[in-house]
Amino acid sequence: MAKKAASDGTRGRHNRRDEVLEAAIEVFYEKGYATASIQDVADRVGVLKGSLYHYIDSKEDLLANIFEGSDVQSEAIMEANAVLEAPAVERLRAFVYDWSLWHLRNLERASVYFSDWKQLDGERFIAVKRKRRHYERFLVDLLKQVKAEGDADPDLDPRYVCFLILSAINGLPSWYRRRGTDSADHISGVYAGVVVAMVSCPTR
Amino acid sequence: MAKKAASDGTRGRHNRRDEVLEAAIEVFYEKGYATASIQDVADRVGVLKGSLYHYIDSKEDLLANIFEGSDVQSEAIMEANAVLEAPAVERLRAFVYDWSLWHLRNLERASVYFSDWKQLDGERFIAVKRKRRHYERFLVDLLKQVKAEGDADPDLDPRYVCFLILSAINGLPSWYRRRGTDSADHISGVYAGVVVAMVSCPTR
Amino acid sequence: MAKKAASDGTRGRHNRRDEVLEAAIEVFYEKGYATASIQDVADRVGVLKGSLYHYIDSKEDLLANIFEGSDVQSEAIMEANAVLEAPAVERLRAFVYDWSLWHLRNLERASVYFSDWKQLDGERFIAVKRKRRHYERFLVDLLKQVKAEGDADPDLDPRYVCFLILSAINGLPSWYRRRGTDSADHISGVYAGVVVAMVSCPTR
Amino acid sequence: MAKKAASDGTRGRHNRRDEVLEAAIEVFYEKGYATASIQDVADRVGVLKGSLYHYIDSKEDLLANIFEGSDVQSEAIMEANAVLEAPAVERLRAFVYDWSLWHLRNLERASVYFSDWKQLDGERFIAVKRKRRHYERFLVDLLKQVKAEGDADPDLDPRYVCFLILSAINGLPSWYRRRGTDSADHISGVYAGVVVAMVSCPTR
DNA sequence: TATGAATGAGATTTCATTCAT
DNA sequence: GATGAATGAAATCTCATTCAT
Repeated sequence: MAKKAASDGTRGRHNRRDEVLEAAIEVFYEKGYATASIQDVADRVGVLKGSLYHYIDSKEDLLANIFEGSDVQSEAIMEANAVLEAPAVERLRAFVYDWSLWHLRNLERASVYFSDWKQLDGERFIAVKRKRRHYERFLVDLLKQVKAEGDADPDLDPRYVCFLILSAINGLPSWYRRRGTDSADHISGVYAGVVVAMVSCPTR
Repeated sequence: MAKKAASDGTRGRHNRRDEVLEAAIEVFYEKGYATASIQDVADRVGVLKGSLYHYIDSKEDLLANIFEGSDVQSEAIMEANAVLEAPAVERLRAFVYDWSLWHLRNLERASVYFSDWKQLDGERFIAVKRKRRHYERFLVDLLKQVKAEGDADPDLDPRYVCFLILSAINGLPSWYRRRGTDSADHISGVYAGVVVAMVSCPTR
Repeated sequence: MAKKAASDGTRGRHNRRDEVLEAAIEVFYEKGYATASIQDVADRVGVLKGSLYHYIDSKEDLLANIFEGSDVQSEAIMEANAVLEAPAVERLRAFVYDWSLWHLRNLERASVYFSDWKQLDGERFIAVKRKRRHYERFLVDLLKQVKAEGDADPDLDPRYVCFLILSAINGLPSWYRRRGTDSADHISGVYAGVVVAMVSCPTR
Repeated sequence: MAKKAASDGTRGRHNRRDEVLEAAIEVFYEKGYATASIQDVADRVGVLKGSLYHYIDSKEDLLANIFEGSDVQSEAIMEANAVLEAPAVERLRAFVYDWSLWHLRNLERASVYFSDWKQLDGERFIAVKRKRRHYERFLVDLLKQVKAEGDADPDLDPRYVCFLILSAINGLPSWYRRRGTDSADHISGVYAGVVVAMVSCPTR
């Protein structure tokens, strides 16, 4: 009894299952889901590969669990943004900033989220696509509001600009190095500023 | 030896080896390089697995050949841009347009180019990274020229904006559908316009 | 906390070890010994896999224990038959009746006894074959006595008829359904009657 | 070309696929389907286990193929019997003889057919049960005809006697040894004679 | 060129069993 | 007694690659 009493309340203390998920994120980031083996994940955790199956049902289930965690986090970012009381253009800036920051702070997770979703099977594959459309609609709506409030170029195409922004942010993990000179905050700020400039200036 | 002597001379005429490359691009696009099997490629070509090895040396060699083809094409785009006699801002517009158009017209090829480069082995892996830095420098230089010519926000960070632009374009194949309402030309034009607006307006 | 200590002393009351054996019989009946897992048995009992090993030494030991129980019961049937004071033909009838009834009343146990004996290891495998020969000899002797007492066809081949009878009874669990219209007693009576008819009539 | 020309017309010449099936029958007979491994089968054939998958889709597919072969053969026996022009009692004798003989001549195949059908998956599992009911109906009908023609005890229960006969024959492979003193024909004759005696004599 | 059988290495997964708590 | 994490061996299956024909 009192099995996990010791680990509770301990700051940053992971349980084993989370350790497995984190290890998998790293491994999948480095090799790609399809190339990475369960053996690789087990090696990283420091157990035999058979032992992993106490925590996961299958390799794909592992991937799905990672996605679920990412979904929760990204959903939170959108929800926090939605309740902001500010002009749409400032909410857009905040969204780009927060979304960029999440990608930079969760480099590996974000990269997997973006790269390996094709590997999910039918059911979950569709769920991810639905999620993705959800993000798009959120951002398209935001852009429309910016236009409605007169802070954007009237000719702005919200749909294509939405894709441009999301893709630009999705690409962050592909070039950002943690040891670089500028902080994640700084880069997020640059991205947010540039995006706001982009939507507000008339297309030339 | 003299493998393709007979079929040459006809421009645009595919020989079997090109057929294999095209089939591989499609298959890798659909499943990802790691997940796709040589069997899948053979099925698409309509030959037996073993027969593929008359045209390729190995699965990875196949991927490398695809990359080489992509490199030639993208190199050509950069070179064509470099010889343009026009203000930097117009060369930027042209580059974004051409580069976007190539991604849209070569959906599968571009997607593989962007997604599966991690799967190349040491030697070629490094070559791709070098190539990538080459693109970056090209675009960073172009952005600096735009600044120097006074057509860009003086505070513009060429490096981060470069990454933003390249990522946005790399992301095109992930959402573009050939059967959509707008043509590839149109979308490329929107991207080019938006990017020019972005760099020329002061960051707010 | 002394879980079922209080319940002992009540005749027919199962202790935990018997529960495990009964659960195993059911599970092995449903899936076959080789296919069934220790996990399946644990699930049926309602404990965790590891806990089973308080009651058994190994999976095969579990199977062996089941066989031992079956042996005791079948031995008892033969012994009860052997002490009957009656003409051989009536002892034959009684044996077929009792043996059939046991198979019908102990459907799962009998089925396992008949199906999974190949899975026992060397030592016990041999023991089961010895046991089996023991039954055969018992029945062959009985048939010989029936012949000697003039109640069977003089041309009857006791060995082959013995096999026929035993196989027919062994097969009972493969088609009998507890919810059928006729009772186990009735079916046993039919079998006994038919067998007596078979041995007593001249082969045509 | 002429790839299999040499093997055609050669009496008893197996192709590799049949070799695999035969090897599997032996191995499954010896160890049981669930206990036997693909490795065991490959060893018997003399190839690596991976090579087996040129001929089969899966282990279960292998079992299913074996069953299909058995179905074809047993169906043929029933059909041959159905067209006999003879009193029902003689057709019964012939059926028991032929069916017994098949079990004795195809010891391992018949044993697998009888023992491992539970291991088939849903679809095929049901198909086998249907087949089995088909046999039962065939034999029950035959017994009814014998009764109708006055050659059987009027009190005979066709259903239970059918089960008794089928079970007895199914059990043949469990005790018959090829090297025994009596031939398969002889034993089949004994079984046929005994069964005819059984049905024709009044139950005592 | 084309075939397809064969290889051999490696992938995912299962599972009986042990053991510290 | 009970737990459940961990083990380690083995099982099924896949697949890039080779090669004789």
